[in-house]
Amino acid sequence: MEKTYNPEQIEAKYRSLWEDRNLFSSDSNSTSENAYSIMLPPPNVTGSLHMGHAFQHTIMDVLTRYHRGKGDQTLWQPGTDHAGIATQMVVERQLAAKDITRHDVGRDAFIDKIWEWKEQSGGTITSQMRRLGASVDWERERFTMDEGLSDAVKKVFIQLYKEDLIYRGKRLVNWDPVLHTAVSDLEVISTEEQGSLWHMRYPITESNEVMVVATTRPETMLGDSAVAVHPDDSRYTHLIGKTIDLPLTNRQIKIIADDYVDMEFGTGCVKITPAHDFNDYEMGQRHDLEIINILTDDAKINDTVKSDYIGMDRFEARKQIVKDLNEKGLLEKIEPHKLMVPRGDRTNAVIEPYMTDQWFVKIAPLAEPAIDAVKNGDIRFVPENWNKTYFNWMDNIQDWCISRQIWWGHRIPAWYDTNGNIFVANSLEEAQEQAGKDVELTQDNDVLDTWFSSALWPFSTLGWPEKTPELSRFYPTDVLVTGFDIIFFWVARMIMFGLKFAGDVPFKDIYITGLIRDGQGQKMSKSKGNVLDPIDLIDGISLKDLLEKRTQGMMQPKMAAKIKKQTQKEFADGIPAFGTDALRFTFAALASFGRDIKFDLKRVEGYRNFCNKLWNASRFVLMKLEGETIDASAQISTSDKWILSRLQNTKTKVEKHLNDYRLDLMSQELYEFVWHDYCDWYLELSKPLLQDDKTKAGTQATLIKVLNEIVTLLHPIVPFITEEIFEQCNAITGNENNSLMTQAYPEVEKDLASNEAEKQIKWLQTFILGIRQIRGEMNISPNKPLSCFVQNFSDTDEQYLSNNSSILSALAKMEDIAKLDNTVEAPESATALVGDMKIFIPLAGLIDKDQEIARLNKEIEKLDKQKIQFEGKLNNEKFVSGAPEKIVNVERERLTSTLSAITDLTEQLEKISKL
RNA sequence: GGGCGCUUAGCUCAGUUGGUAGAGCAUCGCCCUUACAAGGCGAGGGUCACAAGUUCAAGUCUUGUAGCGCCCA
Repeated sequence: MEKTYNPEQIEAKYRSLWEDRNLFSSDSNSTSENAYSIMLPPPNVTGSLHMGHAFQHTIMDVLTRYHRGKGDQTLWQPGTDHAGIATQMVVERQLAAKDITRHDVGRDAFIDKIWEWKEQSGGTITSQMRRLGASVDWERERFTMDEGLSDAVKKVFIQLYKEDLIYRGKRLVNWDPVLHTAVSDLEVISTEEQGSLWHMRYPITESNEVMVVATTRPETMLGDSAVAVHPDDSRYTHLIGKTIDLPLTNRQIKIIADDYVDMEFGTGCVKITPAHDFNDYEMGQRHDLEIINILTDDAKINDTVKSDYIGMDRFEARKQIVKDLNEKGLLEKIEPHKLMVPRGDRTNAVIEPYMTDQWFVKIAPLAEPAIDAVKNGDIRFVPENWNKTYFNWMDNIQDWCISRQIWWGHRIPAWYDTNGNIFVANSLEEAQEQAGKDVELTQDNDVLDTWFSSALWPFSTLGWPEKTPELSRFYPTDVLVTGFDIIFFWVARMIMFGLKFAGDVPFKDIYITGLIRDGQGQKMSKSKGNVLDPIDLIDGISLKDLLEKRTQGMMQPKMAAKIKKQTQKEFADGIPAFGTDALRFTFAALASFGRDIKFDLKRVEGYRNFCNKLWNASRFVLMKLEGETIDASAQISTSDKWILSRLQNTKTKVEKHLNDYRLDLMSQELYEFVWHDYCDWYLELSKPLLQDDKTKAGTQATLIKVLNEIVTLLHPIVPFITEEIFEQCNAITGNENNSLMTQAYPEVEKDLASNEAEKQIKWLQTFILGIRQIRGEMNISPNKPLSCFVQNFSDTDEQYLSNNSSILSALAKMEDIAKLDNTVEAPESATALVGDMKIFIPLAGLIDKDQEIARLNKEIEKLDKQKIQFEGKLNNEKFVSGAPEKIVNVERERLTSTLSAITDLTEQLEKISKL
């Protein structure tokens, strides 16, 4: 074995080997009784994996590899989605660099260009996934625009349309004026921004009175249909029913009363613009107000209303309107005002509520069974409290606008004749049949929201609507691993469509992971320049390259400077190469519930060290076994029994934690076992045992057995290093199995649990720790051999002493252990206790008397504190009578042993002090 | 305004039917002992945000308060 752990080399080797041997295939274990499947939430095909992906992929891979090891037929379904808007934007930007638009190119040619781009960039994600060791079934990789998946989309659309669950209508939608498309509520991010509240004077018709109306968007006044006040607002009661001469237009609008109006806000008068505000739209419906659209697709003022502002951009018009009002004396005041501004999550453009023809899914009938599925436990959120978020949204769910005015995506399978009649069909031919031979048809220009196809992912990837064997074998899937941010976007919609079309829930568990944040707890984002590329943690990156990566393509130079400074501070020396396994272990270790994760490089470093530890422990084992024949049936020592017993305990816990999705506890359990039980104790114990012919064979067998199980247990988390160690072990053991990936996950062997061995080794550890503590505190070199006396020993103590003399001499560097009769006075010594047995290490020039006094005092003080605690409880009549007897007895035992320790140490203290 | 969550060692976090508060990192000693200095051995460090309640017993359950965060309106 190589002297140092070199992740780069190992990873490269197995990445190709696993795939060459087709070990990720969902065909393996096909005769198994159980199937296990996970759908990868398809990432954006032209994107790249961020830390959140890497985190979730690690979790899914651990689950997948574990179930594969358990013998289940296991499918982890990979693929990507076409990310309509995002992808189209990328290609449009490429065109823009050449000063052309998609309209110059034309629809078909433009789509060809996107496919080209997809082919070129789509490999990023898959290669990143390979670097991470994701054991997805690559042969089954799917893309939402694949033929089969597109057919599924059409079929679903047509059926929903036939059932009146899809309709087309003119509605107010969120309009992105840069993209010229509707976007869903979820694609609009509202954040608080500093704006103004303009107070405008609206003159009452044929009166000297004015109403002062406050607004954050004065330009929308051109489309006002009314002014509303609260019916109980005595200031305005007399005006209700009168009209206003709407300034800058030649229109008169009504003054109406509606209790939606907040009397406290602004002046208590609200201008109502039904075509440009969702609340106003509602009110418009209630009061039958005119809907006046004043904007064009790119948010310029249109010519519906005769004004001087036609053709102006909305914000330019705003300025001009304010100016003009002011000149007419119609501007009361301008107040600074914080308001929620809706912006498109892709373009960051201010979104306009805008009247357009769109396609909608009538959601209520679909939502109901989806709510029930969670209520009745067919689907379980993990952690459970996310179901509240789910219910909250589902209970208030709105119809889903599924049409997008872009070109990249599934084109809506609807055709129109010249009279506007709609024919929804699988193809033009079918539509033509519906419409009649000679009717001229044109297809709807819009495409479907990407999430429409993503919602079918769990079954469309398995071949639905065909009744494929995969569908019956793997659907419903076992668990969905994803972030809370797409519960609404995607999770809920998959449940609705899964129930409706595949006849069952799409998954049984939904594991909602935390969000990966940066070291300061900030959300990672490109614009903040604090993103980490998982690959950079694997391969390492210099500060220079990291700076370049983080600032490249920045819109604002100011931000770039800030990002530079921050990055230089946080990663002064760049990022060292930690390797995939270390990164994966870190993700697993951080995967606890209900909490976001502040990503700390120090943790990765720690787990890299763990890999190194494992590597070196393996080296030790292999060195000790080289050229030897392993006798698996050799008699084993107490130390062997002990580590095997600990191993069973570990396996039991690992199994439990994994089934609870507690990967953090699982990895912690394994970390502790490997480092502290196996390396710190067992490997050390094995050193003297290997020297002795009586114990050598058993120790060798146990060393390799435990190591083999360790790598198998760890394999789902750290597949590369364990595979390499496994292969090296095979050379020794002659195991024919050539990949750890096909090795069965270790089962608990109950008969290997041994209380007696655990008790004896505990005794041994207490003995050794006592000696080490004295050495440590007295500054006695660990190399210096010591002699000691023992006194007040039991038969068991005697037996343990004789069993373990060679171990004690090796691990505690004890030269001689002499038994001292209770009646004999020990020489002046440092003292340690093993239960009732006393260990004396004669001072004899080695040990400083004052130091030992101080040490004993400290120890006694500690015990005294405990004594007070235990006594307090036991002196409490209510405790003794109220608490279960078992608990009371535990306290009694604790008190007894504490008291006896205090007595022993105090006695020793007095003796030493007298000298 | 409605909902959800968080507050435990200097830092990052565990703490599973309530029963002596834990880990990693950092810190301080001592060790280059042939598996590992990416290491070994030892040590120090916490009125579990605050207050009240339930209980023999509260980090854990209930209520309230404060601070922080997220989601929805």
